[in-house]
Amino acid sequence: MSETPRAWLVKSEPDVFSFDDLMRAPGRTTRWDGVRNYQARNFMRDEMRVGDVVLFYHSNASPPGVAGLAEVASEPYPDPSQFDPASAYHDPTSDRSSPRWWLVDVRATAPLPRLVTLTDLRTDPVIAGLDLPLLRRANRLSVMPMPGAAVDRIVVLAGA
DNA sequence: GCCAACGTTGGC
DNA sequence: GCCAACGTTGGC
Repeated sequence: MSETPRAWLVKSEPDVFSFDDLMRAPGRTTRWDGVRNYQARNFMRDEMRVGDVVLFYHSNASPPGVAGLAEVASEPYPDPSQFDPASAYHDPTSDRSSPRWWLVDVRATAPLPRLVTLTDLRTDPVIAGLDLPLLRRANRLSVMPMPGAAVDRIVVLAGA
């Protein structure tokens, strides 16, 4: 049996860090740092592996939606910002010998030909059958799993 | 800017 | 362990 590659969705506010910003980053890669939610951390620390597909979602945007495709570009490792007193993500209670917060690197693969908006997702019959965590009420998770079928469908909806 | 929903904190 | 208060998220 071959292992099905996992797929994920990560959120970013485009005013802070957009998919275009990731495309322009050195190596089109960035540390997905600053995640301070245990469930999101667990996905990164325990389940993400190099090569997993990542959908890059623009939250707090007009309109919100999936802007591009990326991939997991590193194994999980401790988020350095938790130990940096100058960082907004500094966590003085995290122990270096047992770091609390973990992350992976994320590398841009390709922009989608057009943004697949939250409305697109909510109104698509194929997506509707998939019960995406993203579409649940008041969902606030910043890193979440996505079924492969949803990734395929989003690429279709983007007109690729 | 508003506000509902949610996670975290801390007093008890 | 309970739960009220608080801060944050994120769509609108």
